[in-house]
Formats: sequence, structure tokens, C-alpha cells
Amino acid sequence: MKNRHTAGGRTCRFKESSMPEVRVRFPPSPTGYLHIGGARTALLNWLFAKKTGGKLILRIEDTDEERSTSASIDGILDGLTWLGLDWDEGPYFQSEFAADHLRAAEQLIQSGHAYKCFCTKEELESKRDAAMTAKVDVKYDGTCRNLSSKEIEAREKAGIPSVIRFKVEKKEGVVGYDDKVLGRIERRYDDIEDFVIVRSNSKPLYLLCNVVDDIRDRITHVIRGQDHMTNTTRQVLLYEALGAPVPIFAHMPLTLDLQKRKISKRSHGEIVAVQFYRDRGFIPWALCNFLVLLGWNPGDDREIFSREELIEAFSLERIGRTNSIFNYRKDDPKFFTDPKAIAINSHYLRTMPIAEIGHMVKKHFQEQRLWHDDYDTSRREWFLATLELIRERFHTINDFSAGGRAYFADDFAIDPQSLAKNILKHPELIGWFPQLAERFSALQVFDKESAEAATREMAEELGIKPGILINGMRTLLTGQLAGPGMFDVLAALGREKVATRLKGIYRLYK
RNA sequence: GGCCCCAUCGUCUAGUGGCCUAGGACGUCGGCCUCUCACGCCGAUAACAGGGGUUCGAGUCCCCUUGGGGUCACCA
Repeated sequence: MKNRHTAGGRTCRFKESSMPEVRVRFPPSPTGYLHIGGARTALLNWLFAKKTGGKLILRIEDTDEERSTSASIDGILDGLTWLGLDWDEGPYFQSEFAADHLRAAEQLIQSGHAYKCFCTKEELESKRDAAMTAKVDVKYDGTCRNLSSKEIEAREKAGIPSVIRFKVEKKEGVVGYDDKVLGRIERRYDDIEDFVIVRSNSKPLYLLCNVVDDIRDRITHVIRGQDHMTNTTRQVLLYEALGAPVPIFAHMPLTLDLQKRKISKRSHGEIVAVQFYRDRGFIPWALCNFLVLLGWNPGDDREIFSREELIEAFSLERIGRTNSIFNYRKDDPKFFTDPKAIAINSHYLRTMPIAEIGHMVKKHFQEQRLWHDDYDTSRREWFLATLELIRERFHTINDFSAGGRAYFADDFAIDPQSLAKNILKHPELIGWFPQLAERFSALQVFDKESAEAATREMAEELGIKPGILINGMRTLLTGQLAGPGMFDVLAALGREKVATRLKGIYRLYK
């Protein structure tokens, strides 16, 4: 670990005490959905803002018009909102500040930090291809770097289009910055080519826009992925040429797939979109909790954090340096996403206050047309008690309408394995269950204890193991092979429903 | 190929020279519990990429090799 904790260097020009308010930003480009990598970036920025009492600015980098539709912007906003990551300013739209970007480019030309370049795209591409195949460094050769004003004028008169390039000083030495997670990062001036900052159609490029916007938004800390590292050295040059203070950078490690490829919707599908997790019944905070653990840890053994705990524990210095792997196997029959993500979600599912679970289930049930308004009023107690009863073996909110369907509706499916094992193997049940229903009906009160007593009594009279009756009921009444203690289930279902279903046993043999 | 970054169990990770015969979590496999399954609890499995240094002592510092990743656009 080198220089990791050194505060020196040009990136730190403020004393702690006079440190201005922390301002961080999340600048997604509109892609129609929030990528989990983006969500993780947003989360760390959000945490840092909360931790320091600073501000999080949301800025949509929409300078690529093609993909900047309002729907694709909403996709990003929806994802952030669902995760509970709120922002203090914005969303700002980069496209609205084109004048700022161009003014900055003009300023750079005036100050001799940039120049017009008339090389054509085709020329450059062929040079680049040649360099690539020759396996030598691919850099702009500086053809237009020292054009005289006369030469420039002549070309402009001739109508030759030009781009604006940043003029990297030809000198020995390095540009560098002190990265909060990586330590001192340096790159030789000589290794940096004169990069384009404005296109020939006068549209400014990301490298410039990003810096100009960050200066205007008074961003103090840039927390982003390591894939931006080569941008950073060039951007430091831009800050300096523009006479602006350089923010503090923190480059977080990337998240890759099992083959160590970048995860993308193109190659991995919906699994990379935050929306997928919402649709699959994830608890928003559980996803955040999982995501933050990819490349960060508190330094002790804790892994589950409330919001407040995470904010308290968070620090840039504890962000790791190694890329992590999103442990997901396509078509895994057991885990539809990273097993740890599911484990964390399950943990929240069984430990959160039941009323909060109830709230999420309500939303889900409304979508599934399983909701009844009296679950909020007269049957609220029953509703929550039932959720409490069944949540322990569930992994997502969606499980309440799938495996838990029998508690809330009659159109539940019977698990074939369960059917074979607990029902078809014991054809006598076709006679026994209606009889058991009668016994239940005759009970003074129908509750866990009385139902158990009646069941065991009958089993004893028949000379069979109680399990035959119990497991048969589990299949018939819940459709499941496994579940909560059966007498709790009976109580939750209620006498009528139990009796009706027991009498309908014959249907399973057809 | 140039430049930059990285390297501990299958996965997420702890580890800042002696507390490491390397800890935790997820997963996996056993066991207890039990009407089933789960939870819970108990136990097991499994890692310092390789080679040189430095040091009394190295997972921890240095160098090399290997491996992986990022990036090299008039995308963001």
C-alpha cells in the first residue's frame, strides 16, 4: 500500500478545518435502466455525502442525444428512487450547459492550452490502425500542433472542418494525483496524447464537459470506477489549464462476472439492472447492503447494516483495490443471482419489522391482484401474523404470492413432488380427510392446540403415524412440500378453509 | 502492443512485520432440533499465484516473473 494515507499533493489544498462543504456527484448517462455498477457508484457517493454532511448532485450526462430520451432518463431516476438513494441537487442536464463547455474550450485556445486540428477522422484512423498492427503506441502525432495563425486561417477559409485538441505540455515529468483508495497515481506527460475536447461539429466531448460541470458544480470529491483512471490524469491537466482546484479522486474497483468480464446488459441481460431486483421482490436496502460489500468493508466482521450504521461506518479509505466478482451463474436452478445477495435479502426478509414487510407485500399483492382491503383494517392482525408465520423460509417478497399463495387465495399450485410423496402414496386419505374435516367442525374452538389434538387422536385411532395426516394436509392445504408447523398453518388458514380443502381431497386423485 | 491498476478459501473479504498452526460471511457437506422444510445452534471443507531479496522474523516491505483487469474514439 503506497501513499494511501498521505494527504499531501496538489489535490489537497484545504486544511481540514477550512474544508468547504463536501459536494459529490453521480453523473449517469441515460441508458433506460440503472446498472448495478452504477447503483454501486451512486451508493458510495450517497454514503460519502451523508457521512460528511455534504451534498450529492445528480447530473445526467445526456450529450449523446441518441440515447437521451425521457424514458431512458426515467429509468435511471426510478432505479435510484427505488433504492432510496436521494440527491440534494439536480437532476441537472449536461446538454443545458453546452455554452459553458464551449467557452472553456475557447479559453483554453486563448491561453495556449488547446489548438485547432484539421486532420480528418479517416487519416487518423488509418494512422491508428497502422500503429495498432505494428504494435506500437497509438498516439496523435501532433500534425496540427504548431500550425501558424496563417495556416489555420487558410484552412478555415478553405472550409476544412476542425476539432479542438488539448495541448499536452512537452516536458519531462509526470502528472499525478493522490487517489483516496489507490494512493499516488502518476503518468508521464509524454504518455498522454493531445486529446480532442471539441468535435468538428462544435459539440464538446465528455472529458471537457465533465470537468467544466464539476468545476461549476463545485465538486470536491470524484468517486467513480477504476475504468475512469486514464481519464483522470487528462482531466487533472484540464483543471490546471482552466485554473481550477483539482478535486479529490477516489477510484473504486470494478465488478466483473465469473469470467472476469465487465458485466453488461448486452451480455448478461436483465440481471445487471436494478429494476430486475425490484421485479424479483428484492428489498431495496438489502440490495444496497449487498452492493456496498462489493469492494468495501467496515474493518470488522459486520455485514448487515442499517442505513444509519452504514453511514456511520463508511469511509473512502476502506474501499478495496481489487475488482470483485459478481457471483452469478446463468441458469442456476437454485440461485437466480449472487447467492450472497439472496442471503442478505433473506436476512432482511425475516428480521425486518413485520409491518414493513407487510407494506412491501401489500404493494406486491396489489400488482398480483391478491390484495384485499381488509388486510389493512379488520384482518390486519391476521395478515401480519400470517406473514410472520411464513416469512422465515422465503427469500424474496415475491415468494409470498408464489410459495405463500395458499394462505391468500385458492388458486394455488400443488407441488408435484409433494403430491406424489404425501398424497398419492396414501390413497386412504381420500376417506380420512373428509372425516378429519368433520372432527374439526365439531371442535368447540378451532386453534392450534385443538386441531393438533384432533389430528393426533384420529391418527391414533387409525393406527397410523400422525405424519401421514400432517404431511398430507401440508400438501393439500398449502401445495408445498415444506412449510411452517402444520398446526400453525391450520390456525392461520381458519377452520372453514381447512374443512373445504380437506373435503376436496378427491380432486387430487383425478 | 503502450500506459495505468490489481493479486488471501469457489465467491465477498479481514489482515498496515511477530497476536496467522491465516479470521469472518455466503456457498457446499455433515450433525442437533422436528410433523416437513426453514430458522437457529454445533462441526467440517477450502486460500496467502511463482521466484528472488530485505529482516532475528514476511500474507504483510522491495524486485522480477506469471496472471487478471482497465484504457488507448470527433461514446459517456
